[in-house]
Amino acid sequence: MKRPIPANDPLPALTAPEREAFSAALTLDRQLCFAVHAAAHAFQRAYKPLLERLNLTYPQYLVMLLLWEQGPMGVKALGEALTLDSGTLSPLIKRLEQAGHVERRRDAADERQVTVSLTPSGAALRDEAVGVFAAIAGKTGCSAEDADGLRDRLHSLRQALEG
Amino acid sequence: MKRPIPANDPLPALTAPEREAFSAALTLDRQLCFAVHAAAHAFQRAYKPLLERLNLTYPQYLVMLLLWEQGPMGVKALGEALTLDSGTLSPLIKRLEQAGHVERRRDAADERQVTVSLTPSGAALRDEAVGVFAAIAGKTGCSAEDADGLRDRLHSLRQALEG
DNA sequence: CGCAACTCTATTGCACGCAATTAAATTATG
DNA sequence: CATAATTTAATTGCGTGCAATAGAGTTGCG
Repeated sequence: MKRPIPANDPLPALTAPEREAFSAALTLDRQLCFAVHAAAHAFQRAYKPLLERLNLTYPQYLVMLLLWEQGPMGVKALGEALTLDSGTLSPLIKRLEQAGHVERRRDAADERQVTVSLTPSGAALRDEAVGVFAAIAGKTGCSAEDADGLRDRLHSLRQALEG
Repeated sequence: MKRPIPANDPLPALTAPEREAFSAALTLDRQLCFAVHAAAHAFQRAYKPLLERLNLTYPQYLVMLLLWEQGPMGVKALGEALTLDSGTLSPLIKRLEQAGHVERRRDAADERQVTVSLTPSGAALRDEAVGVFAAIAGKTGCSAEDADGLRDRLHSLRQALEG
């Protein structure tokens, strides 16, 4: 039983007018959650053909972003940064290793931990990734300021949903 | 060969200062794509415990939203609205059918098409979904106006990425 | 009519994403 | 010191998401 709370508490009660308003807004196109969901998938689809040249999937690219920035990291730290657990990361990292992008080694001091580090060819991929990012940034049509503003709003939204 | 274009064209060339700017921004936390990705996952995680009571997963909930709003729909129309193909929808709809939420039947006029329609219990789920949506909307901390503004910006972003 | 091209859904194979469990290593506790 | 509790990764099972393919049905064109 590791799950925080199954949240079986009753939902907040609604007045009749509240219920009416929420009911009217319960449409796919009006849902913020779907707009976020669809935008995330649009990003993934836009990245996919470009990342194929680097022999990376989109989630693998996110892991590489962290490694390019931070250097060698443990699986736990990667999981916290990406909100992913070992059930997702373990096989993903093995594929990155098979592709020759990263290496895994057990920490000598604490053998439970696995440190993931870039191979030279994995580190070299960053130069190509800069071009891929520039291409996507161009496609969004957003100025850097717009993108930063939207990013910060989404960050706040995420914080609120996780709280 | 159904894929539109493998996009093997060369990426746009960058001047040295451009490359410098994009390189500096190539960080997980500064990426708009990751902010969108993380917010989408935060929504899914927030919805999950609430949707469990309705015996729905989040993607199944999106299908139900369409059916509640539009009535019986074909698999193709569902796929276009959600940007999903039959490889995802066919098994998903079968699970909805097994759960007793929907029915599938071949169209009499065109036997290639499958029409998905709500069962009475599936239609009745909408009342509970209103409460779930209200709970999530409360959790976001966004006013309806804020949510609508953010939703529209994300819609534009999606359009740009798909164009 | 007859055959080719097209449409629509289903299936297969692979890569996430996550809950639950397992196994190994480390730390805390008596 | 020995054992229990905790930490960390890996594994298993299920539900997407998508490319590629298959297969049945329909349409177009001579």
